[in-house]
Amino acid sequence: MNENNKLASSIGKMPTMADVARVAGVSPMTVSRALRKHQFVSTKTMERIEHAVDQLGYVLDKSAGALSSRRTGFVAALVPSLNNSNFADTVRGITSGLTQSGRQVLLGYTDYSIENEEQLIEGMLRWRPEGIIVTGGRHTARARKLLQNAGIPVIETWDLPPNPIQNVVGFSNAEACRALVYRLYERGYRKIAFLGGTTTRDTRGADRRLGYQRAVDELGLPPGRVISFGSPPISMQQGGEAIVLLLRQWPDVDAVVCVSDLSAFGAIAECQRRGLDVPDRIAIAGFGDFEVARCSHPRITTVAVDAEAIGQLAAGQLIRALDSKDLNTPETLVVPFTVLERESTRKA
Amino acid sequence: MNENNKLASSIGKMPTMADVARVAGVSPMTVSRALRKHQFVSTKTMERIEHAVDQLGYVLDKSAGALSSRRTGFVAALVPSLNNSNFADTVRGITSGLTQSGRQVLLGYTDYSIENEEQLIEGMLRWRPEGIIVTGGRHTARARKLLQNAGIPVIETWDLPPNPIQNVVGFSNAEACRALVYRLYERGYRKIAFLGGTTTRDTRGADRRLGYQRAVDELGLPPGRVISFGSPPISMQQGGEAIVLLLRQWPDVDAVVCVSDLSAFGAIAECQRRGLDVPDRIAIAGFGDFEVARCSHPRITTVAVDAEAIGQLAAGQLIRALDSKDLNTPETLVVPFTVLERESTRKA
DNA sequence: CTGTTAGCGCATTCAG
DNA sequence: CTGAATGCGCTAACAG
Repeated sequence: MNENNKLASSIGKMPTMADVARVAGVSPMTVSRALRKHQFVSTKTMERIEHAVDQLGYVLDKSAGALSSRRTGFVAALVPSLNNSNFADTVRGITSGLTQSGRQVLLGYTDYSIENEEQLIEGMLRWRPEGIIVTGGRHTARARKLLQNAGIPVIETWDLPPNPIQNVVGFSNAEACRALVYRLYERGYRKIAFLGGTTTRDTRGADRRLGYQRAVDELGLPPGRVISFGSPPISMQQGGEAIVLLLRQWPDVDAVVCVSDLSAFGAIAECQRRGLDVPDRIAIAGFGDFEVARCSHPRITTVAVDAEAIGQLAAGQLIRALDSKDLNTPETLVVPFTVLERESTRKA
Repeated sequence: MNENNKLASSIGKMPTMADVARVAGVSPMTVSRALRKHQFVSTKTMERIEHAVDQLGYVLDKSAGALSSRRTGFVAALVPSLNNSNFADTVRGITSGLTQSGRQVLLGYTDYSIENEEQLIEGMLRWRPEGIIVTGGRHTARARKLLQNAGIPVIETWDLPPNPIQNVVGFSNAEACRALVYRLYERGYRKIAFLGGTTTRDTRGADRRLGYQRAVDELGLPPGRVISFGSPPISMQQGGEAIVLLLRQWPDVDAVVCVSDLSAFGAIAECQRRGLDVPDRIAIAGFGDFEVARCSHPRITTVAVDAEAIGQLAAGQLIRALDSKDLNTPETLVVPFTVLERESTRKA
């Protein structure tokens, strides 16, 4: 009998809990309990079950368990990209927090498109996640509706949406960038430009530009010095190309705020190639506190946000919402940002 | 009756296919067929079903479908990290190839630990993926066993394992690094050092070191100039710290091969900070063709591998294996690498 | 083109 | 501490 089972499993059909139960001489229910370690099973039967599991090479089928218990253990997480971005850190924060609570993260990246996001949300909802974490506060109308109707905790991150769906873990990109411009102003810079992408696909980038413009207005600085170059998120390479255009258009610029550290780095390297000293000829700042900003020469002035903490906080919020089963008291967590002055804007 | 359903669903229970069927006045099976678009359903009933779906806000439950059809549509993919690494590109290649075929990628990162990998493999197997893509050829004994017994296509990437489990998409990191050292030799460098991490956790890094050592032996160069610094993968920052130790220990070194572009970049920036010209005083090369290597000043000599292509090829291989249901003819795909000489090793 | 029957593999619920 | 009955929501297989 046991022989039969072992044979069957080696032929291609995976063994089931019933197979384990038969080999161990107990009921399937006891196996289920033993494997989940929730309920109590005597040490003796436990051992026999473990032995049977080893013998058969049994692996629990969560998808069946999910159907039965109506708890998939999935959490969906959507980020714009994984490449060279702070979002990879956020994902790490999310997964570390969530896997500890025994949940699986279903990861998707939108490539900075809310249309893609809508598709992904719909696709993930089919797997009945217990919660969903998205990036940003801008979504298609249908995506919003899907999220609202899903009946699960929703967390928007990396932004402070004017109209949150439920929970939020973020900060104001506009405020952060505004603070950076103010700091440059304090250091004596007066002809400050902004370098970013061409569209508002990257809503955080767009918000940063808004913050720049607000600061320039408030401070009475010459406005309109905005270079839009390339489809966001703009790369190091594009940062290098854009700074050339910028200097051609406004040769008197004394400081540039870039939409991210990557474009800032590209801009600095291009300046160095052309013999323009940074920061003596021109100061350049970025955003995000990427590693390259900490290690490059000169080190790059930037705005630091703890991307991993955003993920951890989101995970924590989600777990709490799941435990309390209370979707009625959404909370907004504002994470701090810090302007880090470094060598790339050190006035002589 | 319909009213009842709508009410029930708004109370918290999600509508099921049976609800849709009732509202549309058809059988659940017809709804199932309509929603999958596989089989034929008359335009008329199709419309009624679509209407019912909208009305109820119904979302297909794939986890139930998976159990019934015994096809989850999941593919598991494990990478060492997502942060600042080529693996994010590989993941993009994998997902783009796989989502087109209607499959979901379950992503996991091992943090360069084969023990973590084992845990992740076991965890993912519980979701009954239809295939699994792993990074590298080194696994724990139990992990190997799990993979072999899973009865699904297995693909190892980024390496050429001496003992492949099944399919492989990779290249020889040792050969690639060896080729780089040879190129430096051709350019006249004779005192060539290697800069990498302290352990063999990062097996690809360890292989690169092997390739370096082989080349040095073959060329009769002074051997043993290896700096091991920090737990792999070593960062930009660690690259900067390591180059200081290296120059202290072997001041006559004329070229350094770094285990990755990140550490190479950190090393270069540190040299610049200390007034040591790169490449005139010392040449520095990296590995991986990261964007920073293409944009920095000087641009960094490196070995390029198409990380995204690795992912796409792995996805393609997986889909083919799934379609042919033939796990008996594993294939190894060797992807090319290219040594890219750039400014950081340009001899005066 | 559509419906009926049966069951995927497990966990919940209630009994012992 | 253990077992039996029941059903999660869907789809395969067959029948109309």
